[in-house]
Amino acid sequence: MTVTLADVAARAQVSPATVSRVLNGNYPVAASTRERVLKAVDELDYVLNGPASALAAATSDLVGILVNDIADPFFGIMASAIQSEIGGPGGRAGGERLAVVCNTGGSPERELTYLTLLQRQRAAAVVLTGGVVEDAAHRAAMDAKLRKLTEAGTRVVLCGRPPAPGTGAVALAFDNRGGAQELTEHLIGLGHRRIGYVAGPEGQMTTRHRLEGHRAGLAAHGIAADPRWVVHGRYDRQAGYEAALELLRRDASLTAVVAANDSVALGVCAALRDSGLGIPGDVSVAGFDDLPFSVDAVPALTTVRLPLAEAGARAGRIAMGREEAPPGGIASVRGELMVRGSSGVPRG
Amino acid sequence: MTVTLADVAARAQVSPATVSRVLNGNYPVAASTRERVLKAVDELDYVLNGPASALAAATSDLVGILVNDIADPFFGIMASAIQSEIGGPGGRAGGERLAVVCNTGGSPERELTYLTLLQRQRAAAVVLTGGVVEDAAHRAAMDAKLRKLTEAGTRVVLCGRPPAPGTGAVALAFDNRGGAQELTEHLIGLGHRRIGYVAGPEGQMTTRHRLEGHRAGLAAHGIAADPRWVVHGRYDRQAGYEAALELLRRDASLTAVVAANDSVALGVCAALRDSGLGIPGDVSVAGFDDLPFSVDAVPALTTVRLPLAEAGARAGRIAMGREEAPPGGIASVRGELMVRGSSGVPRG
DNA sequence: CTGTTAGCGCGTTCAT
DNA sequence: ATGAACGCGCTAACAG
Repeated sequence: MTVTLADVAARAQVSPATVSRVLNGNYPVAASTRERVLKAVDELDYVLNGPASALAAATSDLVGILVNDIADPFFGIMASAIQSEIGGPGGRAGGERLAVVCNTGGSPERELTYLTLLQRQRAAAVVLTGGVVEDAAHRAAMDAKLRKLTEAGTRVVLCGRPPAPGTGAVALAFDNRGGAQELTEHLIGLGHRRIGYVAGPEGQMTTRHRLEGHRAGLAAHGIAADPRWVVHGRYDRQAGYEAALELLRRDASLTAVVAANDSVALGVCAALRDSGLGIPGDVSVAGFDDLPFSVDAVPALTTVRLPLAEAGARAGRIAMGREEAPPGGIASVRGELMVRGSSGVPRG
Repeated sequence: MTVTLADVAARAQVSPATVSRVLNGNYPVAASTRERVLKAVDELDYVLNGPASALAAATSDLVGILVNDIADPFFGIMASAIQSEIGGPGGRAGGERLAVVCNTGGSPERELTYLTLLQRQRAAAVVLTGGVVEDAAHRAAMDAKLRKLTEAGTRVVLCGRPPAPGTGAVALAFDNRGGAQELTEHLIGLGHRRIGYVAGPEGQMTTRHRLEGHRAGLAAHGIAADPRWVVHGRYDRQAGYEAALELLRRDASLTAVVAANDSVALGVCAALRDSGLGIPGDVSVAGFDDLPFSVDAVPALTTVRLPLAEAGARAGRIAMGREEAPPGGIASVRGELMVRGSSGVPRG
């Protein structure tokens, strides 16, 4: 039915072994026979059987990329960058590697499931992005799985994700805390003293780090953190909208609102507008991440730019073994404060 | 080294075949032995070897999803929906299917490469999204590849992509032409007569269909299409910005600008604002797709909503054989006109 | 319901 | 530089 390596061998008048060698290009083969084989491959329209190849070689050309939400540009940009370093020549048989993006939906269970699936496929490497849930059981399970993967020879890279010590995984972690602190200090520098904060979901490390950075910023300037000024919600626009209304209800004297990320910030802006408040005239707003749409918001959003594409590309290269891992297997990736129109001096 | 099915069989005191049956759950197995096997699997921490399984069964649990640009929410939303129907129980061994998203970057060559890779892996199904290049050679090559895939038993679904007759692929095509016409007629209904159009890249079918719809709208109301009113560019914000400036330069009397998609429309809005023009006071603007950010633009964007998530989910189900293909293997998916703040009556 | 027997298609020793 | 033979780990008949 389907044409196999043996068919090609027969057509090229060589042994199957020789065809294999030509295809993998690892062994010396006479130029003349190589051409004959390639010609036969072409004529027969032969395509290598991946599973058989992977079975015999005990490894595959698959590289997994795990993301929380593929519909979110935050992850899309990273995935795209990772993948751009993984695709292209360099795979085993026939050249290309297959970068596969897996959408976990932020569920720890699905994350584990995907890792198992990748493990099954004998993936060459796995890059995990996104935050991590602060649940001891899940972390332990994840770490065990990661360790098993690295032990089996799969390269594991954490991109924009906290390190997993003892697993053999390389980590490129975002400095969420530092970025958040810098952002809050920027607002304080403008004169703000009553600053609301729309945090992400509780129980996530990213949420906690950004909030901690915010509080550190306040503390550094001797501002007492009023618990009423913090609201938790999802990392999306809708949550930001609702949270902003709630903040206003709790304390209408706030002069600035910091959001956990840019999408949330957009929701905050919408809520403020709908409440008849000007930005930044009445209330300043700031986000985090600097996604492409943030510069297009009206007014443009003050935020912390995370080098998503750069970090992704680096993670991809490390996963491919084309770049050395950072010392200790851990690197911190800093964000950059982007001051734009949505932040200004406080009213009054 | 690694634990195999045989190890599990030995531990559970059954034959390898029985273990396989338990894992695949396709054959009747006594409850008691099933439990014994499951226990052994757990104790040994066994993970199925995907390649070996795929080799023996001549098919794998891989499902490929091809997208033009994973960083673009347009594709992210579709991919997410497709994947949500593919993941979950229902795969062969052990339950889950592995949905893999492949980023083609809009390059026909990469598209073909990925299809070959997927073919190698004996993918169970492939869903292709995005537009198609109007190049005869590439289309022929694509069609040949698609035919080979379907002939090999891989289910192929085109989601938001024109049909590929004779390939056996099921197509869910967006009605770009109809949506574009409706949008333009909406503007005409408001009183606009001088309407600029920022088209996508030439040589793409999506670009052509949307432009044709726009022209059909003009024609339906007896408006002569001035060639100066159309500018081509990429499907991104930057291109929209530049194109809007160019349109204004060519004819400052335009009262409305229709963009090829929402990202382009955002660029158009930015250019108009930077030129001191009000929206819709001076110039009305409209987009296409209705991506999540469009409702957040200021003013909110009038556009044509494409049911990305719905179409993706349906494509996913068809790919899984959980929903019947439409009659003739082709369905047209209509968009819905969303009238919002960016379109109004013409000035003067 | 379960065990036995053959391959699936390829990579990789060993020879030559 | 090339060929022959074996086995990777699993599934799918076929028995019983």
